[in-house]
Amino acid sequence: MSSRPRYWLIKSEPAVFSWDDLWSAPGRRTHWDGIRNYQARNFIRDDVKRGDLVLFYHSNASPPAAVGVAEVVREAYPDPTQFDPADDHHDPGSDPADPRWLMFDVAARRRLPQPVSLSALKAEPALAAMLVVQRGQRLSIQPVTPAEWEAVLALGGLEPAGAAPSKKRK
DNA sequence: GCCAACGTTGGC
DNA sequence: GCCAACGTTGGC
Repeated sequence: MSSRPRYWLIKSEPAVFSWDDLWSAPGRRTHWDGIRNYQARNFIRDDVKRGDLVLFYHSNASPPAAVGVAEVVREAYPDPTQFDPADDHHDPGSDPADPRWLMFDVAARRRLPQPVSLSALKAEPALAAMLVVQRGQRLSIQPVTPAEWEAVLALGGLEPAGAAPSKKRK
């Protein structure tokens, strides 16, 4: 039993689907589909729950950066692209009666007033163990600890919900 | 564009 | 079950 909400980081290539794309989508909402990695699938299947909060991270970007906060608004359900032969993510080995790949829905909540670049994440001692800063870490959805969550939001200029406003300014 | 790191595939 | 080959990810 773990406390809620949990925190996550999801990666998206802005050339494919950016924070602005999410922000301008109906309901500021999207299906987070196309995941074809078992470890990521298992997180989605077992651990991602409605109300969990998500850092939206731009990978393959200049610079790569955490850019916004989103919320899980629908839990795991089958990703239809696996059954579409015309789709890049088609998986002919997946059984429609027991779909191999899942997706979930997220909705944008807050843009980070200041995007937190990967180099800024790496420069923050409190984030030394954060998965996204580890070399060779390719998981497209990663768990984030509450302490990491607060540190990233602080770097991004957002106060964590419920926290007293900070007076520190630079 | 380069290439290191990683996950998957498939021959054996 | 091993492991080399291959495709992908993603920082730089």
